[in-house]
Amino acid sequence: MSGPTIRVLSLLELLQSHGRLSGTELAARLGVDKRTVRRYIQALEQLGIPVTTEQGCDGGYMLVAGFKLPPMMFTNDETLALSLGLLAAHNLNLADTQVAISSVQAKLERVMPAKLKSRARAIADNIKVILPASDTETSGQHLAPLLDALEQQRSVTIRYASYQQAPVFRQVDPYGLLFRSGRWYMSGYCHLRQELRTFRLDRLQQIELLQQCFNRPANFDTAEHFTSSLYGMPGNLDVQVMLHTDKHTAAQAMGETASMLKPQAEGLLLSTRTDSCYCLAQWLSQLPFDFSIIEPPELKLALKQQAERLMNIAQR
Amino acid sequence: MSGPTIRVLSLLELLQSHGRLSGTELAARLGVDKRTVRRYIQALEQLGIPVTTEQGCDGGYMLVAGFKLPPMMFTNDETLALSLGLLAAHNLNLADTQVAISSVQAKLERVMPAKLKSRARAIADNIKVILPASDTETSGQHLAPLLDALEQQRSVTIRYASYQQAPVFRQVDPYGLLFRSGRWYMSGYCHLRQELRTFRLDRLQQIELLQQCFNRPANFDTAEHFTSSLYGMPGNLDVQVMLHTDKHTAAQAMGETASMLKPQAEGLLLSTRTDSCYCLAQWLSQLPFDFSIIEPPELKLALKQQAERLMNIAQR
DNA sequence: CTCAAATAGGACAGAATACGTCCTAATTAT
DNA sequence: ATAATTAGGACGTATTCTGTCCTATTTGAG
Repeated sequence: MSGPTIRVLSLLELLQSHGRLSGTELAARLGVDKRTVRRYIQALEQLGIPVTTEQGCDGGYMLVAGFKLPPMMFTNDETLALSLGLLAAHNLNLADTQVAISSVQAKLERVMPAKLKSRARAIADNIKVILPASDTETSGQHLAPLLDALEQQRSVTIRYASYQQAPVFRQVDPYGLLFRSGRWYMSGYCHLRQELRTFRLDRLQQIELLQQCFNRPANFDTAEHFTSSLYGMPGNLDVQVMLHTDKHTAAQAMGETASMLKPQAEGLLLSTRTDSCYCLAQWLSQLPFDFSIIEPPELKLALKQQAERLMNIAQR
Repeated sequence: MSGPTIRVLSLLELLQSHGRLSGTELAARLGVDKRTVRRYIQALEQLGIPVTTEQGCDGGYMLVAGFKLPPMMFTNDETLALSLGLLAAHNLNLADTQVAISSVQAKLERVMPAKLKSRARAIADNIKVILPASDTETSGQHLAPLLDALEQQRSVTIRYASYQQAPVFRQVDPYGLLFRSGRWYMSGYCHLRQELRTFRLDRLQQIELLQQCFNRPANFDTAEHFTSSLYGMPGNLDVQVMLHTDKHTAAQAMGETASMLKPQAEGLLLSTRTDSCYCLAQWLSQLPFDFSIIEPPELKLALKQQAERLMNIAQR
């Protein structure tokens, strides 16, 4: 037994590895007649692995999606990439996926050839991916409805508690999810506030998928919105600070905040709002380049106070 | 055709999903006689998928590692976890694995059932994993020898350029790799300096695997060493700063750096070394709590200069 | 339009395979 | 010792597999 079984699986592997192959090529590789290749194609279909074909010149066979994922054949390099990916995914700390991750790891661990396992073991034991630690695991019951909502572009009702505020029900059109600095966030259109908002998933106390659909804006960029909503958050005072440096230096000192700087003749303009000039002054004082405060005067005062504080410390 | 093929693949799937199953159980699930199950076990062996068995009471069959990875059957949940993992791995920006990641993604994309693909598409399109951006891709030619060295505990010779210094050859026993804040690092024992050191992979200009072996210290923790080596790095000057705050507040302002603070009667002692009082003064000036500089006097001067700089800006 | 190169699938004969049954043998744990 | 498991050869019967042969259809290039 097993001659045909081996050859059918070999066919599957060939088609997985190549976008498309001709019947002649497949017959040569499998050591059978083209008529048999056609039978094997039928066999794959019977296995629930549909194959699409093109007739005529440059015709050939290609795998297409079926109702079920077929057996997957991975090369060693691909398997190691998967190992690394699972290692990284584990750090994302999503409750839903941790079980699945362990399951995949167990499956792979069980059957890996010794050499590959040794390498994968070296990856798992000796490579660490440090992501900012998440205090709390992002609760598993939120992700599935969120993914549904994202996929189907349907609104959700959430019970959400902003920082130091009582929980409020809101209707939101979720546009995207984001993992950043150890936390998961959802960006979307908030019907309560009538504008784009970003929500921390660990503050989500309840979520319910609605029937109502929405249209996500074309080319909505979750990370971009997140950055601007975080640093463009409403505050009492408009702030304008001119940084006398170049974009590269700014990025090194400020990380992603630099993405919101606007190039001007005199340098890079930081335009934002703040509730606390004191906090902003502190943040500004660590910048390793010159800057000028354009607005507001309160910020100049705060920076002066900061300078005085530091002077006192230096003279102790 | 395909009856046996289907059943052999079903057997493989069953064994992948369960640690072990008896022949009786397998026969029932496959709808065949136990004698046939034994033939299918042989078929798997002929496919290069070895199976180990236990005779006697509670006997059964188990998959073991062969010379080649067998066809893998993943559930939908597992596939989505893999998708998320690949998304995260992509952000790690290792040149070697990017090709393999794309390859795996293409393979999965090609055959995923529509529902699963839609969900995976939603993940890829709407979930962003923001890791600190890496300026430069970590060069591909370093990883393979490094993984070899880690796996086989063999020394390497590296040509390495510390910050603003000429490249130097060093012999290193690599203990681990670390991805943190957008960069890849290697921790290991440096024979040139006769102590543990941490190296940035993007500053690695050359690497060569040696025949010489080493013994990695038991329970070596890459991340732990990294943290202490980064903040305990040798410098010209001993630094002691007393922070007049509590541990929790310190952690909020300083992140992981807080782990190296020592509690004292007057507050928390930061004890480190630095080459640049100017940089440290800048860093200190953002702290939102009071502190006192104990050592060195140069740091007090630097802080004074920082205060003067800020005062100038505030008075413009 | 013709031709070449591809896919498609039915039919046939002969070879090969698959299966359950029956049997003997060996290994474990109770 | 017994029960419950794995092991594998042999047999007869039914089924499957294969290459060959053939006709049919689809593409792209000249």
